[in-house]
Amino acid sequence: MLDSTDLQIIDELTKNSRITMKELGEKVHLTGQAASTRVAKLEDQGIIEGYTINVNQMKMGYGVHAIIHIFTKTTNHQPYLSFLKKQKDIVRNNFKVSGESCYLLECRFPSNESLDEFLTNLSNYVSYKLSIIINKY
Amino acid sequence: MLDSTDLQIIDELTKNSRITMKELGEKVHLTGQAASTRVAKLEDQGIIEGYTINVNQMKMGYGVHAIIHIFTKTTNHQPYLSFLKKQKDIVRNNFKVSGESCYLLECRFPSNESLDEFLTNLSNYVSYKLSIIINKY
DNA sequence: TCAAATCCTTTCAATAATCAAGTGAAACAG
DNA sequence: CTGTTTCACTTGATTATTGAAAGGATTTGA
Repeated sequence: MLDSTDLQIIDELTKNSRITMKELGEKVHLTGQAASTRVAKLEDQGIIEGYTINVNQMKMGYGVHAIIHIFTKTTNHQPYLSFLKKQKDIVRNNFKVSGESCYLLECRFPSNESLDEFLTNLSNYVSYKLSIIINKY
Repeated sequence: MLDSTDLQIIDELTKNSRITMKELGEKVHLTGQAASTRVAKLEDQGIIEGYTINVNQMKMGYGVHAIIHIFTKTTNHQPYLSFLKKQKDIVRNNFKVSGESCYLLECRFPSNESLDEFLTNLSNYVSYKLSIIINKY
């Protein structure tokens, strides 16, 4: 299904998705057109889902990064999930997980104050444990 | 520092980073050249860190997604960190966190078998608790 | 052996990016 | 009030890329 050239293409586009097809072709030893058709095929197959940018969240004013372990009190999760929908600027991921907690919630905050405010509201819906991300390795 | 046009540009590039500067300009009511210089400035400022793709990990054969809570037994974390370096295909993020655990390790595996193997090796370095990601909301 | 399919290259017209020059508005000193 | 500087943007010419069409090489199967 995927040969090594496809994997190389995915690798190169992961590093820089704004590369020209001509350059991409040179990197994987194809013409620009051949590279282009391969990329189109990867899109059609749903392997490449989209093109995006990495934004420096610190510089965007979201310096506080937290993972919040969610323990739902009740069997009905809907109030919690509805609450999250209203916090789209803050919520980056909400994973339903097996293990001790019910969800792992990844969030970004401008400050500890806004984190505090969020947690205050959050506690109306669920119990939680907080992990603040200090660094990335 | 950033006006609403810059935010719009970041928003559009987040949705589709391969858009032409001409199209991007149309979306934010600028010429392609003006959009292009703004994007260059955002890159220089380090706000746009890079251009990348979203890859369907399921289709790439990494269907098992896990968050592993790491509890280091010893004060020297280096053996653990060195171990991770050898597992670049599997490890997606390793966050040093405050809270109960020392690190939150995000990984992708092709199968439960490979997860099992990884955990077996991991237990030589640290204690852990496993959360398997079931879904994303 | 032939036909179809796949994957690639070449060529060329259409389109986009880039560079240089120029416009107009705002800020500011004389 | 005037002249100068700066900034962000536009315009126009040049260069580069993209996309479509045609064709070549290789593989597959009847």
